[in-house]
Amino acid sequence: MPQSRPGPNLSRIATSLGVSVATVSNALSGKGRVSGQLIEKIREHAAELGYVPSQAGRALRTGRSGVLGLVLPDIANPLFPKIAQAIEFAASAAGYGVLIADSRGDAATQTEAINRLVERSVDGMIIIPRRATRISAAACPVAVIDTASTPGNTVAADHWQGGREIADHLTGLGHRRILIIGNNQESNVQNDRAGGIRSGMRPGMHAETLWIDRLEQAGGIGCPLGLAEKVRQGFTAFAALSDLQALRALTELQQAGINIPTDVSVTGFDDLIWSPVVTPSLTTMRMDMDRIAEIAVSALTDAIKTRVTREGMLVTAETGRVAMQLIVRQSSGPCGPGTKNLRDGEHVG
Amino acid sequence: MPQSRPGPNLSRIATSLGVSVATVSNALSGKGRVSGQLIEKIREHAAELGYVPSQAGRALRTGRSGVLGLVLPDIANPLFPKIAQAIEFAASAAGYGVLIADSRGDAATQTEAINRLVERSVDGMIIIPRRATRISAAACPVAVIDTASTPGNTVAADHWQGGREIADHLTGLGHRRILIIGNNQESNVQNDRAGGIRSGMRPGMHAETLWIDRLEQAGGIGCPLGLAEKVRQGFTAFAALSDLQALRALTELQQAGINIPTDVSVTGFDDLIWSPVVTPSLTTMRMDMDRIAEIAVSALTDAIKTRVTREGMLVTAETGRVAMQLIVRQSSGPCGPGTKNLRDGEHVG
DNA sequence: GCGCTCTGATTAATCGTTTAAGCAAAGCCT
DNA sequence: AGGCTTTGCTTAAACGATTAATCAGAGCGC
Repeated sequence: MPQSRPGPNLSRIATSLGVSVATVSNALSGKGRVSGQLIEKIREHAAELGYVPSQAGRALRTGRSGVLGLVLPDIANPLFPKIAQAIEFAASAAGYGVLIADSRGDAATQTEAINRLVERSVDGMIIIPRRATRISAAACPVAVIDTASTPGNTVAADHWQGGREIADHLTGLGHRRILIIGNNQESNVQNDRAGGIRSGMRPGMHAETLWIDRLEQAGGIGCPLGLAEKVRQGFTAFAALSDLQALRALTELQQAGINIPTDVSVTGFDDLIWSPVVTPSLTTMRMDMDRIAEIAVSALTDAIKTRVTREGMLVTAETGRVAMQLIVRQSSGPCGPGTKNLRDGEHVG
Repeated sequence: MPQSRPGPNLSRIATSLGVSVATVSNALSGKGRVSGQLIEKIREHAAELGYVPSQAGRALRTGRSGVLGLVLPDIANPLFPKIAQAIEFAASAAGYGVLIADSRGDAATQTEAINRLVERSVDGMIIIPRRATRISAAACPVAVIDTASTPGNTVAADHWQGGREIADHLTGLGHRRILIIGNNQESNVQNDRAGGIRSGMRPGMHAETLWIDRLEQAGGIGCPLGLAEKVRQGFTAFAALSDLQALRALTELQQAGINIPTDVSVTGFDDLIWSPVVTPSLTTMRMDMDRIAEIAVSALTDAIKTRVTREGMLVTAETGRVAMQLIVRQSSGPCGPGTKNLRDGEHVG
């Protein structure tokens, strides 16, 4: 027994008005040749019957499902709410639904997750890769959101520029010795952010990078970063490559009795949910996720419309980098005398 | 021009083996009457051709899309990554895809988001409501994940028990004056958690609740909570109803020079991503989101299979509450002499 | 008047799958 | 041997939309 959906379909509208289904279809889509008044009448009738087209029927005929896949190999990413929200909004504005797929952090199951999406015949995919995983060619157009230096990247925040602005902000406050705190050296995003920060160093300044995952391989997850020692070595600013690491630095420094921002400054990236409400609130770089999502989705829908896309084509966008915005809050301040009593004195920068 | 999908379909397999499509369909689904050896042969051939069934064709015929909708009116919820991951995992194990819908926090557009899902003919929906929004009947089975006291709730963590365990933990450590920190008084979840904590109070103990959103209506977003004053009033434990509020309390107390856990204890809920890595790491209650998702999805798929579900039926599960687990970390400790020097002395519990 | 175009509709095929119904052959019982 | 069930497969009809092809009629120029 073929289950018929509750709502009305094209043929019900057609028989009800005494016309053919083709005419109804044409009237609603505005494609064929239908007289103006008949179009009017059909649309009116369809509206009052509460007609909603069956995506299944349409998909079967056109070969398009009207659904985009969102692949997040690192779904535990705290940015996920913002990403998902932005993509869903942009996609639904373009008439698409969003199907999520997750590989639970395991890189091996990433292809499996992609396959699940292909089986559901998504029209395109947006992939936010973890680390530098090569995206194997899939059976549909693919947009990649990572960072400009990732090969095949479609659109992303300008992480390099973001790093540069953080550096300019800190140097403008008088800081000369900056500790960059990252999580993982293999992350293209974190590398670009760190590169941007280093590009802002002026002569006589010093930047050093601390990679947390290396530390944790020895000390275990959640181990101390030894930041108090770094303060004693003369570092006055701690530029984390993500707000998660900034938060970690902030609490560790506070626990060691170091005051922020009077003693040292702490900055982050991404403007995550806790950043405005911790004490002191975090100075950070915000990415315009809405705009990035919009660009990615429109690049994807363009590729879907013009069917020139060969299988597994990575789509490109005219705008590949979206500027990040500096959000100055309480955790960064002038490099003043407050730090003096904590320093050994030999590093004066 | 009807676009044919790249892969093979049933009829290609059928002609290639000289049988009918019906037989192929039956062989693959194991439904009709097909001889054992022919089943073997067909499945083998299908596998080597890399056959994947068209969801569109199947959906059209069966009236089922094989997709569940996930509605999160409060998508900014920091729990979202865990929720989405758990639901996606449970759904894909049951052979379903997950379509997300978001109402951007706006309660008015919640119905619109639900409608988008209905248009894409999802077979069922999982709704995680914000506040106490009544779920209006939709055109498919609906599972609600909130808390036991929400009418129509399908399955949820046992927030009351979680609160009770936090209370027992803190009283066991000798705390007698506990400040409960919540965000919003209208949240069923937060109310249940607070209720659980209060239920654990023994004679002579005192619990008070601080609602942040009320404070912020006057003081603005991110305003101080005045916790140092509370410490002076004799509170030795701060039990936040979410790790986000716990983090806020933790940093504010640290900034005021109050040491955790030697001076006061701080606990949270949900075991969010930062909880293990801040200093001191957060004692918190973890919910078994995987199990909750599994129960919700199986309740939903059961309702879908047995089509007795009238439109808009809220499904129920045999197990409505899933126990929470106490995670003891560094932010809670004995109510000892460390607090003495900060207290006025009149409240000794 | 004849042929031409243009308009406004219909007819029918098609996408890929599921499934009820039909049918031939074989096996079994009395 | 005749009637019965069982087995193993095929036929065909859907599901709901899109769209190429067709067709009837009107308008019009020469």
